[in-house]
Amino acid sequence: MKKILVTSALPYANGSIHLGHLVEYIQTDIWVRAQRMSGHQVYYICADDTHGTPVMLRAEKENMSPDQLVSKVHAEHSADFNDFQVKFDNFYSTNSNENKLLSESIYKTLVSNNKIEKKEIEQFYDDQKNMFLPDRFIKGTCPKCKAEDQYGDSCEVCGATYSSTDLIKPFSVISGTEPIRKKTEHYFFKLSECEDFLTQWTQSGTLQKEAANKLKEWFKAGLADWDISRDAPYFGFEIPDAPGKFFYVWLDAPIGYMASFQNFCEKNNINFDEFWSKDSEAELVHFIGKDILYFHALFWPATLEFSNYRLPSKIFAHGFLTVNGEKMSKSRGTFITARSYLDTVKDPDLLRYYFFSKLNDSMEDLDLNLDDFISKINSDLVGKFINIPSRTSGFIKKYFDYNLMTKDQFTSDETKALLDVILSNVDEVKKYYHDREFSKLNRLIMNSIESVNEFINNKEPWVLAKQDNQDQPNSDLHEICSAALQSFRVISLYLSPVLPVLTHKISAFFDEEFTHFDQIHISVKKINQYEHMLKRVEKDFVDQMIELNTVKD
RNA sequence: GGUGAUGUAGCUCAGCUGGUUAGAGCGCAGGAUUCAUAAUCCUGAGGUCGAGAGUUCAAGUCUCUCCAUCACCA
Repeated sequence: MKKILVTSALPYANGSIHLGHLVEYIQTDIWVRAQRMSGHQVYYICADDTHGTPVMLRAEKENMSPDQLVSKVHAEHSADFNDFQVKFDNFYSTNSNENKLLSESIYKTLVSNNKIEKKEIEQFYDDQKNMFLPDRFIKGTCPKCKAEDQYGDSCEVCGATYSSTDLIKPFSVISGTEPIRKKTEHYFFKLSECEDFLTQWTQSGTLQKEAANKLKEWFKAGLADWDISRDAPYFGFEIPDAPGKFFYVWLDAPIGYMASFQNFCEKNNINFDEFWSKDSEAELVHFIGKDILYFHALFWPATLEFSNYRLPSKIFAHGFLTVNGEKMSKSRGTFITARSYLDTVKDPDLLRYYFFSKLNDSMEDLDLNLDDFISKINSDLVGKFINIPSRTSGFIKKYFDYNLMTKDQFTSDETKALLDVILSNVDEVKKYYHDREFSKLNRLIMNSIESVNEFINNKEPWVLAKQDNQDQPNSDLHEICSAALQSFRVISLYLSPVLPVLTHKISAFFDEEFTHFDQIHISVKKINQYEHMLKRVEKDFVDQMIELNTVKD
């Protein structure tokens, strides 16, 4: 039994959860459930990422304090995750006392290890608002193509990148006034000194190959020191012994993983150090989007290494979600919020299954094709999978009073073979789950499902039912329908990490609970009355969902 | 602009270190069947593997050029 601490990236407390976020949470949740079903002890930890300028300004705009905004968003996020069956052991906040103390203590250790230095830099400053401006809060005319209203770091029209100081006619997004240049003292993490350590660590197998390659580019360019401070006003933690200076949000965000876990440990009497001390034997696994690879594969391990904590065991980066082959877009209605899906399509298992059927261990983007979604669900889950009990349980009820034959009672070689093949897949199933090769696993499982339907077609139980003596226990009819249902049960166990809602109903149909893959080795003796467990997806619901998300320009 | 990826049937995707007539699911056409939520099963049509050149006895699989799409640039 392994001990594993798993995290998903912290959602920013500035907006709603959308389907792009859910690719990650669903992938992680499936992985966590599968590891538990394989017998490992797993803690799944997350938190809202609360600090930074965007949250501060958004709160101001909504006439509330940052704390109020943060708790409002936290409630929304919690409900979204819960309704998608993403079950964290702890969903906390980076704006917590635990996080403050940990951030301060890590910072102090970095200082004592001589990894922090002060430098004076020059930044844009909004004179009216009395604050320094991050790049994305400065707009102006592109120095290259002269397109107006472009951000301070790159031009969306011609694609040029430049420094905000190159902008023609720069203005502050907040006040609209022209920013002035002002000197300020900032704190830097000396990342350039960590190059040897990081070069080695990033090529050590913790990362996917593609991710490691991607990082080589950055090493080639040379690592620059990392600015970890921001000037007041800033929503965040004040740096010890540095009045008016705050930790940059990306310093305390990953520490939020630790803080959330610490909070969980205190509530549940778990040993925090067993998971975070330098000599920890537990695994630490981070699921992230490829956009934040830089932070998790460079800053974060460097921070941990030089503040005397353990390092991540694995970092799993995934790609982005596209919808109908294109980037998600508010005007096309494909910036789909989690809530709008729950309000229209409703069943979380369907999206979970769709993502499952397409996910793998690469950083490639994943496309949600809505027509494909509808046909995949209706064909795979309704037409083939749930059709198995639907087409066989009637015979068991009518002729055998809900009693099933168990595996050791089967007499036909064909019947035994049907179930044996499916049972023999268990190691492959576990391996595919572990390796995050979900689409390959999906194909394996669908093959099993098709083999059961094929078996039923060939055996024609509806023909047998009209013959004499087939209503006797252990008849061919009894054996065929029992084999189909025993097979269905095993397949359901395999799918239970993906389809928690549906397989919960299925386990109740068999009068049990699915908690461990080892349960495949027993046969059940009875079923309950079969009721429809899954509805087809109607295109209307998907259309409504798009309508809900369509923002008119 | 720099760097990295991707481009395989109408759609979504498999194709490991190069090796027999390029695969799956959906969709489509035809057939079988009626137990089942118009579900299931069988058969079939559909691809000069982005374009061009090269290496090789042999390339979707290696090399180069070009085109298109996407991401990242702290």
